[in-house]
Amino acid sequence: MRYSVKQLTKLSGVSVRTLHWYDQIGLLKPDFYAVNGYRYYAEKDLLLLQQILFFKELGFPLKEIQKLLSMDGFDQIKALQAHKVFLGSEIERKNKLLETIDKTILHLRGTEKMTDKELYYGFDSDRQKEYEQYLVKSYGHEAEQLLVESKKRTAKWDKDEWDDVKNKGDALHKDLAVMIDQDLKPSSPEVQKLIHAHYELQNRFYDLTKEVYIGLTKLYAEHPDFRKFFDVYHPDMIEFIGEAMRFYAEQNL
Amino acid sequence: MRYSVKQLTKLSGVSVRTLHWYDQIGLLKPDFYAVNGYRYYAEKDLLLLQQILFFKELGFPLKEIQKLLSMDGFDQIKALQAHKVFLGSEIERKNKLLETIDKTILHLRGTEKMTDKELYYGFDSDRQKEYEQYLVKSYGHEAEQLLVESKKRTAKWDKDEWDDVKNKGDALHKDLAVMIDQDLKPSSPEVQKLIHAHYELQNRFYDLTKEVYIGLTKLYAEHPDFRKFFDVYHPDMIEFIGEAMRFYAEQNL
DNA sequence: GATAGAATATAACGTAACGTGAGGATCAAG
DNA sequence: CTTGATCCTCACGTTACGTTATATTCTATC
Repeated sequence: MRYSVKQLTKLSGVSVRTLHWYDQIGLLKPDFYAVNGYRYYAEKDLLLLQQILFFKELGFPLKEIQKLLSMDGFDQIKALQAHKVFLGSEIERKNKLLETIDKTILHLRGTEKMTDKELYYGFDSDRQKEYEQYLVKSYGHEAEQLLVESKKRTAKWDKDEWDDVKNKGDALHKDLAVMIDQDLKPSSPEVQKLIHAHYELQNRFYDLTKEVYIGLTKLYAEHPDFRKFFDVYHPDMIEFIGEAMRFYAEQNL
Repeated sequence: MRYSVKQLTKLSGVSVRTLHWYDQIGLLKPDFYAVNGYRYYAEKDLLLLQQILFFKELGFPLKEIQKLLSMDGFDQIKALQAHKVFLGSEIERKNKLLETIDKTILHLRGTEKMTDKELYYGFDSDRQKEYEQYLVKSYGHEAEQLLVESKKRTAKWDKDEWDDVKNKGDALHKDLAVMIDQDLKPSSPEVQKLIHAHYELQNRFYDLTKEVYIGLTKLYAEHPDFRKFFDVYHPDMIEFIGEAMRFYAEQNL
């Protein structure tokens, strides 16, 4: 049985150009050339081509494949093991790149909106007063008590303590944003671990009961400034953290 | 402050050719050209170059980088997220290749040595007799009893049962070889799970006590035919399986 | 001011593995 | 004999530069 170029392409899936190329570089010569110049391949050439394609699949360059095909099994094994190391390092490198991208996204989201909109949760006294009014209007007396409690506590804080809360909150929200990008669910253990930290952090402001913690999610959802704040970290952050907090409250409080 | 090409290469680590190239494709034009044609760069160009190099690090082609640099943060984030997906699929693909290589190595080791040296443990009656003589010489009466026991049992076996033992043993040794390549320790749970299967398999030949099982490792180590047999699977197999078996015996028997 | 050495320039080829035509034979079928 | 399929040989385009080759120009030293 002899195969024309076209037939071989159908059997192997490669293009005519590729066969020409392999002929040219001496990787796969046809069985013979007809008088008209046409290339004709034999059965063994088909098998050889499949070998070539296999090594190509594994990422070997054609020159390496040339050598590989003339090696015995022992040396092929050595080459394959070396290639494993190579692939391994590429995987490692790419994983690092993924991390770098995550950080960069956070950085972009952060610097973009944060600096030029200079919005920072809870540390702007004018805004603070707005929230308080909103809270009292919406939740009445209970909310007022929470605020009084919060003020009493934070009044004793120095700059370091404020910074600490701010930094921890910031790191926490950034980590949450990464998890959103990773398609983790609000109820997943990784997220819940962060929400636990969030709960502890918020506890430094008020005494958080289950109801109050769930109430916080409502405040977040209803007041546009909170949406803006959370959008800084991730467009889906506000819904995500709300769900995660409600789940946390139901399970643990 | 203005930088000549050389100065910029020192600051950024790229080659002069690269700067020429970036100039040519319009990715990074110098601040101005002097009358003699020399390129001079400004501070902002250095910063831009660093941006370019950063995206290049992440694996973006230069044309993409051109676009990226003219985008706002929002679109850059989208591009980065798309790139994450891309990197992820590459990682996945390469992991599959690693598996394929493992299988291929086993296949090569198998067909190469196994077929043309036609060595198969326990199924060649001439060799079998050699081992028996060796065992009796080395371990005396106890070994002889084991052999008698083994013969009694296997005498009742039909071809299917022999094939079953052979196939399971073969699969097991191949799996062990993969684990060696993965640098797993003989005492690791994955390996020990396989060794457990090995123990059960050997139990079909003799009643394996702790001492006998450990004794087997000595037989493996001392008789060159066993070394050859195990080498078929992996050059380090004999030491590896020996350690794993001794660990297994100490822990479980 | 001559000269050497460093820095600069442009231009062009090489790289890997083909894709994509251009332009021209050859073959089988109607 | 014409059409359409298949075949051939150039030869350029692709990516991101590395690597000469050849020619200027700047800077320092004698």
